[in-house]
Amino acid sequence: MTESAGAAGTGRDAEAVSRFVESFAAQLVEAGMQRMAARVFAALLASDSGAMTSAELGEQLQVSPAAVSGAVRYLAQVHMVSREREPGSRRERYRVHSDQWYEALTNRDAILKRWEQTLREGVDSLGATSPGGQRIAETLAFFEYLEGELTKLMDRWREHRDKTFGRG
Amino acid sequence: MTESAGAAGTGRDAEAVSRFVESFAAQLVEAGMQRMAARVFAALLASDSGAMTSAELGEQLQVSPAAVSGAVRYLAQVHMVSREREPGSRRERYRVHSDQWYEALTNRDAILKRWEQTLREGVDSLGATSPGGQRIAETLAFFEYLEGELTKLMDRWREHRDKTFGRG
DNA sequence: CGTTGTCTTCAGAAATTTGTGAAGTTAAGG
DNA sequence: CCTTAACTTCACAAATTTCTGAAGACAACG
Repeated sequence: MTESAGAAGTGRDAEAVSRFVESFAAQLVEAGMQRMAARVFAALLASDSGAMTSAELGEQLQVSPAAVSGAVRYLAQVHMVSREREPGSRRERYRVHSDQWYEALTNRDAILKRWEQTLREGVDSLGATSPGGQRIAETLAFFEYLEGELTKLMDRWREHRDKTFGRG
Repeated sequence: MTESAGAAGTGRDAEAVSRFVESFAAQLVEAGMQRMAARVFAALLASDSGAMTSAELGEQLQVSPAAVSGAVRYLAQVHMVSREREPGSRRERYRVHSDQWYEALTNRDAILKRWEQTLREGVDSLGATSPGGQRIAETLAFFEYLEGELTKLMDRWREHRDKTFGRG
């Protein structure tokens, strides 16, 4: 864990940070996230304070302000970062929360709801007694079950986390 | 639920089926799945027997055999369909199982494992005591917790499903 | 062992997505 | 108010993804 050239005095090994950011982002991309959004999110996750300005992000990731803007808009929409206006400044900071994954999963819940609606319509229009309708109904039942269980699971996680990491 | 022209005698409203297939596929695409894979999967889900041949899929979705081939290869890789050789024929059938989502989630588990590995490396190289390292460690803890809970959740689902739908 | 039906692979065309530079908008600070 | 820093929007270029037609491979059937 020695510091690479260029990171002198920062207390952080910029190269190690970048390596982590790029590998984790790549995996998020593989899972379906937009590339730039994934890179921004990973950079925030690895940052000291959990928050960075547009300029900082642009410099670390070597991209234009426009790219940062687009990525941040997406991440805010899916509740994976929040925006903060620095009081007495025209800069904005983008932040990951410690209960970030709680937020993200909660949002996932809304998506599940839309899926369920589509599945319900499918059951209706194919007929609940047709073989296809039955298969879709079982899928629907699974999602409904999952939705309820995920809520409980997240509650348990928060409790578990507080015990493990202290109120954070 | 009247039959549209062209579906006469099939006992299925082709237009209604297609409408469901395309809406559900669109939502899967939104969630990150490849378009053609999503359409094939939705078509199988809505089919009578839960299985279709390449030719049937090509005709219903109006795409080439090559496109079906690519989609099916992907779906098989992520365990969302299985392939069956029809005995005494050179045709293959592609099938969705009733415990399809169990399979899919189990596969998701493998992805989680890879994420965890990357996060562990991140904690190591940033240092477990650095602020960024701590944040990543908390993310790692969440995924580890999630992994264990998902396993239990899926077991409970199977039990719940058997009670609700009878042994499937 | 040749014929034929079925699936796969591959090169390339088409469509989509992604990121940039430049112009536009907003609000802080003088 | 005027200036200016910071973010956003937009049109376009580049890269990537997706699908097709054609050729190839494989296995069933005669």
